[in-house]
Amino acid sequence: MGILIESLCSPEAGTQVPAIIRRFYTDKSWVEGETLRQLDQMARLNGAMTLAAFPDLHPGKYGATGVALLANRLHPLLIGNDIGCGMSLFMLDLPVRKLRIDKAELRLRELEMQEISDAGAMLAASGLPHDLFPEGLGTIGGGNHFCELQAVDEMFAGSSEGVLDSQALYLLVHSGSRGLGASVFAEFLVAGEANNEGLEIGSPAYTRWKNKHDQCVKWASLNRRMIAERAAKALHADCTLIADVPHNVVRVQPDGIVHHKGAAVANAGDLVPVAGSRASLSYIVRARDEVQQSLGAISHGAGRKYDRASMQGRIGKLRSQREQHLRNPWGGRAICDDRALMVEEAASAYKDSAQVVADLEAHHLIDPVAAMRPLLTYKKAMDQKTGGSLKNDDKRGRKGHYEKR
DNA sequence: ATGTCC
Repeated sequence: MGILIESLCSPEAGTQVPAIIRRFYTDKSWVEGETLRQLDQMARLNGAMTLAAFPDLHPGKYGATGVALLANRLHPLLIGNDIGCGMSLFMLDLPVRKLRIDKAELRLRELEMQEISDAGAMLAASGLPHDLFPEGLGTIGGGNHFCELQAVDEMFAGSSEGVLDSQALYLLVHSGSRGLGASVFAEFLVAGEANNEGLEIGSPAYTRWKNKHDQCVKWASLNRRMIAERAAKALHADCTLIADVPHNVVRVQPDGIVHHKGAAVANAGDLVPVAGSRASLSYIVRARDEVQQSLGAISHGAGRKYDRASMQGRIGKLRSQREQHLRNPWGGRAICDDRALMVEEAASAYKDSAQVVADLEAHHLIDPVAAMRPLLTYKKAMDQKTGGSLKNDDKRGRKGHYEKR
């Protein structure tokens, strides 16, 4: 099977037996030493029982990312600030052959300026308070977040015919709960309720965090839909949801709490997007029954190879060199007016998404359904004159709106 | 990751 199960029990680790680590990657996926050290530390967290590590594994601020952890305590620190972050895939009622890339690029630039009809009603329809950070809806954010226009590059044999239309355009949206999740995390950090101890299941702090988490998950899912609707509107099209998969959440299970730390939630039979980078293919995969071995999780993307800071030295300083990073091998382009962000998010900062998918397949967790090529990747648009962000979000009276919830 | 630290 190739699944290496390693049970560590060092005498200095205290009374608790470290969690069993199940590794779902091969030696073809590069994992650096610092990440393995973090993984080992996570296995020694309070109440940690089982850990699943995936091929996109890379270091994070509060432990390795690309991991699912089953524990009998709740660890808000592992989920961090972007509670509910995930990937959603939408199909557009627009065929690839009708795409005019120049026109589409100009239109997609206006993505975050598109009107949102009634944010309050959308929130209420999602079972959320109508005034829960409505002005943040439809915003992508920074870091690895994006909204990407894609086309089917390849459909894999025997894979679920009729699920995807090979002639259609798609939107893959990667975003989360923005300032909402950040405010929840900050609140628990300040109160000393997010630390290495973790929270006891059923305790008051556990219940408070879990309720806010559930709101963030709903809000983030709605946000991805609003981003897709803004993009569709900019492109004069309509969109239909195909898959909505969070990778920064907890799931309460009979045997404990599964923490998805940058690991996509994958129930058997689910379609799951595995994102590439600006210049590599993304994949749509179908989770197999065997995902129960990996705690109902798989990779959510390629995963970083180089950290953000070190990327600044790896990309050429010339304008022509920089502009190469806004192009991809399929004639696609990236919209990213923020130079530092463009460098940090260059394709070369990421692992090979094809290898990530190959590793997941080698461990029988998934069947590949389709490879998707990137045509337009919206990251950030700025006003050419003022250098300001091109956002249509109302910032009036923003303070305290969602902080006390 | 962060209506991004003033």
